[in-house]
Amino acid sequence: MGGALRNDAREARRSAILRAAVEVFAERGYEDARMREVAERAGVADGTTYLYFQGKEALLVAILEENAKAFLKRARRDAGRQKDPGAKLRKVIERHLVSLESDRALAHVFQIELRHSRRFLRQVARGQVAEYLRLLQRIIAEGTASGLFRDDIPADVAARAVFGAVDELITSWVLADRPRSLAGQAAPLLRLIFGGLERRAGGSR
Amino acid sequence: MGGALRNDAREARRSAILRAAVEVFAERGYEDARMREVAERAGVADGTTYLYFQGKEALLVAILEENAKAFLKRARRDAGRQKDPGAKLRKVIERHLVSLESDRALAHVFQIELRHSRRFLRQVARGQVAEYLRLLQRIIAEGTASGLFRDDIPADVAARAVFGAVDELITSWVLADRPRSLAGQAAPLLRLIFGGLERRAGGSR
Amino acid sequence: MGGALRNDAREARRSAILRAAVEVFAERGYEDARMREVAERAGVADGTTYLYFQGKEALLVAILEENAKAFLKRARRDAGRQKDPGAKLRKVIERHLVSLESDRALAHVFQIELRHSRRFLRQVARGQVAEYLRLLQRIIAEGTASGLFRDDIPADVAARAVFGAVDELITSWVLADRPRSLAGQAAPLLRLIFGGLERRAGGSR
Amino acid sequence: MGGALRNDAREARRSAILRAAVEVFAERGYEDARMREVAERAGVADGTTYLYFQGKEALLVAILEENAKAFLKRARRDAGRQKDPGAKLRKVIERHLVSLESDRALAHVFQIELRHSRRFLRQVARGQVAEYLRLLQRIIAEGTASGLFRDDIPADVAARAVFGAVDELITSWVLADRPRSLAGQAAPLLRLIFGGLERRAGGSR
DNA sequence: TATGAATGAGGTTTCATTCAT
DNA sequence: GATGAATGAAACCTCATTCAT
Repeated sequence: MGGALRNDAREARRSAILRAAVEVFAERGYEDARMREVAERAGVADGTTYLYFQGKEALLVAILEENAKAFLKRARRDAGRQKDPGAKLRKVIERHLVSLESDRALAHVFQIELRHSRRFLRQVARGQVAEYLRLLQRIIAEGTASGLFRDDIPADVAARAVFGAVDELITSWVLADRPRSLAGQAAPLLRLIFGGLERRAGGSR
Repeated sequence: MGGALRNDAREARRSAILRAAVEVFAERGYEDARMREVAERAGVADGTTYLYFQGKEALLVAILEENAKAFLKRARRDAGRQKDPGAKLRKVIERHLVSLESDRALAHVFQIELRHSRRFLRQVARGQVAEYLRLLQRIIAEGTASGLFRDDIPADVAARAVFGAVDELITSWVLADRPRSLAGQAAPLLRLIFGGLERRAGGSR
Repeated sequence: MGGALRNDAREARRSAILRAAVEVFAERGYEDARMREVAERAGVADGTTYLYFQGKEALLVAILEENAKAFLKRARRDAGRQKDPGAKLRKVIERHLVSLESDRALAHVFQIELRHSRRFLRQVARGQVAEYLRLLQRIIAEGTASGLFRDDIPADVAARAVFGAVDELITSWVLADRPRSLAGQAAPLLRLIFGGLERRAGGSR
Repeated sequence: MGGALRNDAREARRSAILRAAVEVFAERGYEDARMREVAERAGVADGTTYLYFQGKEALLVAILEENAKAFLKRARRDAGRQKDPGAKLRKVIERHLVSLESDRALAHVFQIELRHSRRFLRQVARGQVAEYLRLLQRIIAEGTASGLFRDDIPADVAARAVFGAVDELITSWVLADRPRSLAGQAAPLLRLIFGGLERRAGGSR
């Protein structure tokens, strides 16, 4: 029947609401965002939002889940296409920077609104971050095992440090009035990270 | 004379309110924190809080300002006592880790509650962070100038990456159910950072 | 011909909705009853309910009207079959008790949900009650005229008192966790009512 | 200190809110009553209501509890002053009628709004009714024991029937456009009730 | 005729802040 | 200066009802 069409329409509407939420959350901040404005911008009635999402916080969760999952998928695929752990790490970090640079409103939400409360951070956001950290950690451990990376830095510490470095660059970019290209900062950032991780040529202290 | 005593009492009361705020913000989160609970815990009436601070957000600002300033002062003094830019950087990072590890409630507030909204982040919190970033950047630039650090990583990028790495370790520690000692993670973190910053012995790309 | 069949189907559907409403109103209470649940339980779509009834309150009205009318019809027929006003009154009261005891969900709705608001009570419910009160009053007046009942109690007061007594027994039964048979309480109730109404053998004060 | 005065002011304000609630509930019905109107009529701000009562339903509970308790107290005292069970019963019923006739808005709330939902009825209202029923039952049992009342009507059935009769007269009065004096209906009602309860002079079935 | 997705009005309650005492 | 009772703005969400298909 018209099921497929209906589903298309349904999916389109869902996307419209989600996109509207990203924009309103980015513009006003989560707390100051009004569900009415999300609905208006999505072109639906107030109540319609609640046919697609449980409530305001569920919108935030959905923004996180769907984008984080898509990112992780792409990052894993990128990494999977490389043999060398170094290349894998490079690709993942570049993907991270590029993904968020391509959608500033979404980056806003990811870097700031998704961290608005401890409860939310612990229950929701960190679940996706943990997943990402595990990916980084696995790649780094692989690099250490292959002799590429030094072995005196535990992979979990390294993974968090790498994530933190990338994350902070993105947050700066999000908060800046006149942001400098993120991709443009990838090269020095990668030099720093790889310099820190790679084994010294002549051996180090 | 009575003025001095009065001032002492006043100062003590102010401190009690501020400390109560740190604890309540850490326990409940900024949004869920109730001014009444802050007042109760400080042992004053609801209205008294407003004789010492403009309002709820002013408490958050005061927590930030006073602790950040004290930290920056100590960090600058620490750095000033060292000649070597490497030693300076090391001291500052260690001070950063130790300062927050010694007060978990305060660390909660610094890592999470102070970032609850874009407006607050831009108007307030980043002011102190910017100051800190400038300190890091100066030390790194000094290291580069002295030939200790490589010159193909702009000091501002390096400073943000270093800050992000440290910051993320602290956030993980704050959010962990069973946190591992922060100080214990300092050594590998410093190896990573210094590895990334220092010029290669034999020279590399 | 097909019309008759169609009408049968239509009538069946109408009944299903009405019955579903009785059950849902009894289980959840009128205010907490959801039209969706009524529709679900009747096996129709949300909107279909509105093809058979004007709305939620119209369902309540229909439950009242149809059952009250059927009850009144039976009560009048019962009474009509008796010559003696005493026997008439007895039959009507027994019919009242038995009718509601045979359908607890309906009794719930009659004793409680139909009285949920003054507006409803005045505009709707009392219309049927008034009818019933008139029947009681007529029988009692007849009893008084025939010398069976005492003449110092106005028939309208007596009718309301009798109705109230029966009504309260039913309400107690509806609200009780472990209700005792209503029919079983008919005998003492009737003794009380007839004792109150009947002329004293030797004349009283 | 000013504690007594403060308490007086507090009590006055509490009463004002409660009285406003009685009136608004009576005029609009519980569901259609707006807390704003209650506050306005009490001459306080919206939020003040919540300093004195937990919420809207708590107002209804308070109206019930306070008035029912006062009534029960008076009814028990009235009964206690009489020796004869018949006189006791008469006093209690008269008190019941008079109490509500003296405050029509309160009677509205008692006869209608307090019965608006099964949940409320079971959890709250019936608690007070049960108490009242027990009082009636005790008096009737006493009358039976003393040989005044017939022994073939269980006291609990009699108590409910009596309550129901009185209750229905009051409800009719509350709903009537041009109500006839309740006190004026007391005499025939009492004749009916006592006729029903009292032992027959010459003995009957 | 039946469907069920969409509509949108509407109100209780919380809590930061004020201010009379 | 300290108190704490009073203030009142403000928004999420539900659900009866509608109407395009």
